[in-house]
Amino acid sequence: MLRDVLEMQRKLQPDVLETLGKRYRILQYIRLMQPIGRRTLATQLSTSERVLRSETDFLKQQGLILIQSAGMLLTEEGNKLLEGLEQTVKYAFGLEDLERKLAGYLSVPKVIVVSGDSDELPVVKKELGRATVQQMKNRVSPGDVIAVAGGTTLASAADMMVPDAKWHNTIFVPARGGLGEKVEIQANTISSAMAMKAQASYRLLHVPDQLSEDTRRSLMQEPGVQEVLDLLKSASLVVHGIGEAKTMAGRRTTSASLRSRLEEGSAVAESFGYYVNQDGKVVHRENTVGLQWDELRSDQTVITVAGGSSKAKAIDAYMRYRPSSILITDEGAAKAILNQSGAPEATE
Amino acid sequence: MLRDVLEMQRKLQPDVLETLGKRYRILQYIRLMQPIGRRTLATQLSTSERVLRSETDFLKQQGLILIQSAGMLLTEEGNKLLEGLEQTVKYAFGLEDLERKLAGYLSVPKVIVVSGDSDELPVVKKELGRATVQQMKNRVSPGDVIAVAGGTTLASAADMMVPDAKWHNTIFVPARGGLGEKVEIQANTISSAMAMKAQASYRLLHVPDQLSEDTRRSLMQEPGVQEVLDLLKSASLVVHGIGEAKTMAGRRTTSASLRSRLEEGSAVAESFGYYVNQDGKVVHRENTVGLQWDELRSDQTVITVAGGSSKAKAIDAYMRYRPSSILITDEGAAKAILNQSGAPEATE
DNA sequence: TCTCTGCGGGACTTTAATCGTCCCGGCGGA
DNA sequence: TCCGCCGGGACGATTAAAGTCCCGCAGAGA
Repeated sequence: MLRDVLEMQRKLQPDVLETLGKRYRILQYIRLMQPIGRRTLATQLSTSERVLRSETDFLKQQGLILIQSAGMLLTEEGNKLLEGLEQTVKYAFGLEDLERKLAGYLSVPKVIVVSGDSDELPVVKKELGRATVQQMKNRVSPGDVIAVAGGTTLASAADMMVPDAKWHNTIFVPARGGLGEKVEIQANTISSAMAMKAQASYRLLHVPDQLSEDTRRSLMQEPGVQEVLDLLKSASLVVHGIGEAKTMAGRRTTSASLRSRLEEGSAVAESFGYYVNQDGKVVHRENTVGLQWDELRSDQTVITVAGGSSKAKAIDAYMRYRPSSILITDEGAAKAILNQSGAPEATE
Repeated sequence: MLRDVLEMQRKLQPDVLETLGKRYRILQYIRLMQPIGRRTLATQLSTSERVLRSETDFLKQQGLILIQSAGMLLTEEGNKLLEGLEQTVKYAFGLEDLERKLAGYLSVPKVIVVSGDSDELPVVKKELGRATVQQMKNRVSPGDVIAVAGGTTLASAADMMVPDAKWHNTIFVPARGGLGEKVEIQANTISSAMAMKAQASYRLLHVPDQLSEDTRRSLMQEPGVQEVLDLLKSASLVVHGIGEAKTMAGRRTTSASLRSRLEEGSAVAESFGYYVNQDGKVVHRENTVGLQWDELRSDQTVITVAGGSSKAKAIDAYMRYRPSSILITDEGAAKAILNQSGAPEATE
């Protein structure tokens, strides 16, 4: 109930909880160290002194703290408020907490965690999609080339795409050729769907898999294909998902020998057609054309999207050893990852 | 539970609920009139088009509305949010609703309603006090003269007074001389207490009641008294409470003949030493020196503070016939007033 | 008793966000 | 076909927030 209201409030005013938490933290610190001076507190909270000052002025006006020459201290009312708001803040910042912990554990610059578990609620996948589109918008500039991989998660991101000035003259390019999957979740389909929804342009990479090596090579020499591959290399934004190795192998037309090879190498994660084991070692690589891991440059933004507690191991295996600028995941996956990592505080 | 959280949130970020309500209203209107254009909606909501535009841009980004060339319409998510937030908003804006209705009914420019009933919870009286101080601060300028009457409500306002630059060189003056009450709630005591808490200066009006007419007249000729009376006339801010006639008569040293006179005239309210009946007619006037009603000028700000459902009739009787710039009351009184006024929608 | 440090708070400048205003091209109904 | 309303872009003005610097004061220590 409270959870729902907070969730809706987050929808209607996203940064409210942020400032709420900021002020809560200030009160917390004051309670902890009272009486404490402005400058000391500012360095403790690693904010500018001026910002903290306007905050404390506000808190004073609300009658929550007293400002004396010896420093600041909580009023009785401030104390009560701090107590009463404890659970609320704990929940409201569970996600931010997860983001911070995950970013540390996986060494990713930025982690976005949406609430829920996409394994349980399909809505959460849409939420992941929306978050993905938003992050893409944050990082893209008009005229950029955007490489998009396949998967069900990215398909929902394509659903959530909306036109925006940011997409002007951008080109959406599939990150890889066909991987023998259903057409709705192929990179070609998704990148073109995104482009159309964004009212941007797109290219297709028509390279079927399961070709003979010779045919494939000659196909790659084709001007149309070559152009797309060049575009792909110039992409400033790469968006991709992560799959569980078993699910992916099942989804694709995979030979029995490959299956056993994956099992032998205990592959857990798949992305871009690469299968990796728990230590991030590549067990197998699908034989398709497109973006290669070792071609990723540091000036490219790589957005990784994957959610659901069932994908926890896959995300962990992939993220710890492969570069990514932004990880977008959900609460279920985030908690599962942190739990299996052995960090006890991740449970609560 | 939810109520508490919202109340605390209001403490930590007062204008949150305001913008929440604004956005909620926008969604409401869109649901009602979809598809609707920006300009049409702006005039409906009587906001600037530009403001509404940034709001709708935001709502669009949050995926709550769709913006098409035909106009704006709700998404499914927006619909759900509107439903889910209904009760929350209803509560959160119960107070604002009351303020608006009261302002209309009593013809007061501004009404502040704090939540709760000071008859039931003593805390609410403090809240009234805080609100009073805040409104005073909004209207005062350094150097102003402030006239303060007596009463328990204003005593709690004095408790809540805090130093501020606004009080520089202000002078607090009691609105009336003694009225035979306990010293803690006399105007003299309260105005001086306020002044000291505000670190401002104050004057006292030492005119005991129950003097012979001759003595009183000669006392008023005294330079010290005369100076205070002159200051009183130059006051730019007048703060006073409203009492129930019966309570006040009981509290003061009142003769039996006066009591019967008040009863005959069916006096319900008392303020400034004036007793008025339900139609605002003056039944009796205490014989003390100080500010008179007919001396109030339109350039003065009159702040009236009174709360508690028991005072509903008194507030009603006073406010409908006497000038006041700001009425500060509580939920209990506000609802009681509107209920007895015969407005059926005030109940819920 | 004197100095010296850290306190709150005032004042001014700079920066960023917001809002007012004006305009354009498109789409649909008359 | 024309006209009115639609969304959306652009730019200057206004205002709020933050950066910066300084001051007087109170209390601890020499």
